[in-house]
Amino acid sequence: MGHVRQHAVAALLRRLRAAADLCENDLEVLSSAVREVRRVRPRTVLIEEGDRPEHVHVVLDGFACRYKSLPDGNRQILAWLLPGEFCDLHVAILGNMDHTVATLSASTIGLIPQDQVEMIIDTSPALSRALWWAALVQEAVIREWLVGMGRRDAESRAAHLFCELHARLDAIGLVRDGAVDFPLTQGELADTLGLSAVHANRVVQGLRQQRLIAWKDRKIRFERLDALQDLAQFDPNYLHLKRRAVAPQRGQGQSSREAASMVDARVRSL
Amino acid sequence: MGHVRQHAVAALLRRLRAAADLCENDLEVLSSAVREVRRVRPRTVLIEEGDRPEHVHVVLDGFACRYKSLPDGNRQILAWLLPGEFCDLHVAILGNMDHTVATLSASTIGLIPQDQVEMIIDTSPALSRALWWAALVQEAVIREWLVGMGRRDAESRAAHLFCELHARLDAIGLVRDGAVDFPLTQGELADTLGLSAVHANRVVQGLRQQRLIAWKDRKIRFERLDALQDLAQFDPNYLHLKRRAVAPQRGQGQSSREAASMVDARVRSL
DNA sequence: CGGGCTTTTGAGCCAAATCAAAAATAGTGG
DNA sequence: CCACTATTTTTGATTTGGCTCAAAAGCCCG
Repeated sequence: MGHVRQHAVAALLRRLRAAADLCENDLEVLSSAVREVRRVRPRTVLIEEGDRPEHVHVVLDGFACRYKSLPDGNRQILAWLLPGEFCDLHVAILGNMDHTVATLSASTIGLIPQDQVEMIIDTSPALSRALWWAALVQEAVIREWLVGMGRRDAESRAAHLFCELHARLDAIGLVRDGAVDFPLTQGELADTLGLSAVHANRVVQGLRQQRLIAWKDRKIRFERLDALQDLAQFDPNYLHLKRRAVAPQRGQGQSSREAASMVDARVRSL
Repeated sequence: MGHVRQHAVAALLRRLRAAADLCENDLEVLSSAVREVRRVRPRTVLIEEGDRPEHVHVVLDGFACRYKSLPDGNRQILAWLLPGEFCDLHVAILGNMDHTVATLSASTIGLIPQDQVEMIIDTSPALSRALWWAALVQEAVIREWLVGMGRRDAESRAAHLFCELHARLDAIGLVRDGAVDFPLTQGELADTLGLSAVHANRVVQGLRQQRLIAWKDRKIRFERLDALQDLAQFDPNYLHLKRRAVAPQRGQGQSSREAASMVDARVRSL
């Protein structure tokens, strides 16, 4: 059972290791704080507005999101939650949720009991710091989204979002041959960008015609990342990716797989 | 000297007391962590993108804001920082600033050395929790702003922002006779709402004509708060104001002044 | 009293929304 | 595996909220 969990938890460890210096013991503590791992189908609500869940959810595999729905039926997606990201670390402090968290794709979700989080905070300064870091990066991302909503037009906002997606997935070794999994519909992309589904479609077509992205079969390939970053005026500084999570690529497209199994091996060896 | 500082620091204490149960000792610790109090002129940059300041800034009086500027000269304001709010609690963890903080009005800014913050985190669980709370509320506010940018039109976005302003200032006793100080220009309001200055002006005029707000002499009076909240579909839940900071009003418009001096007296008596 | 901000007004334009419907895909049950 | 639905994606036509440009009017302060 430990074996399975450790494999599932690899994304989380990889992400936090990229943020802070964590020792073997920290990794083991974190890993064993994940008391349950759940397979969840796509488009499933994990935590709803007003809830006060008794454990913290962390995405181990797949895509989830935060969103708020308005009375008129519109909704706004507030964050994409990628592998290794916490869904509701804040509930412990704030009391109740002010928004909803749901999966976008089929996902693996880890559950960390509230008391384990408090234990971590009380006993491991390095891990607490890593959790803080994770929360603050999410805040930085949402600030950048706000800039985009307020001051970028639809095309450069979309381009910027795709650049961000690439950077965030690259940092956890989930870019393979310049392509990433992208399980969202255009409607969901529109809810993220604050656009209508129709206009989101036209924007995506524009990016495709400029050969900046190729989106097919729930995968996005970044054909000319530099040109896309140019269009978006993308500066990754706000992501606070202190260093790459995986070793620099030697071979072709296999290195992140190697790095992942390296982490696994390290955990297993404890 | 202690006397002056304690008076200046009242807003901070009031705000955090509203969030968490803090004992007399916590209040004194926090109060004395503010090692320096500075008077700052309006429109002064406090911390710039890329900085790694050695102390944490807290607004004690006046209005400040976070913003990012784009290459095209446009800027987006990301947060209003009201009395009692921290400007850069996150820098300690994230390393460097990814945006700028500047005053909007003439302000009083408190400086808390980095090591004092760390001392607080290490020694007072109640105060740490209060700091966490403060950071997370700022995050909740920015999420709500994102919803507005993505899914509300200019008028209801503006109405919502004014409702929020009222609620946040009311929680720290800064609403007097249904009116609040509002030192921003319409241009700055536009940068907050993601509008052009011209359109922000038209929106404000609309709210005035509906007699929802009266804005004159750097003050906003909320004539029909309920109607404004209606228009904005305002639900204050996201502000996580656990309870009111000041006692319920008995007299007329004097209670917040009373409450403020009460806090001062309490601190002084230590 | 004059020079710089703000605020206000008007006119024209453009990005993105809405409405409507067809075409393409993905599921689902038999 | 196929037929039948439901969902997504795409296209076209039209409308609109908010922008830009331009200029006047009001303020603030030295």
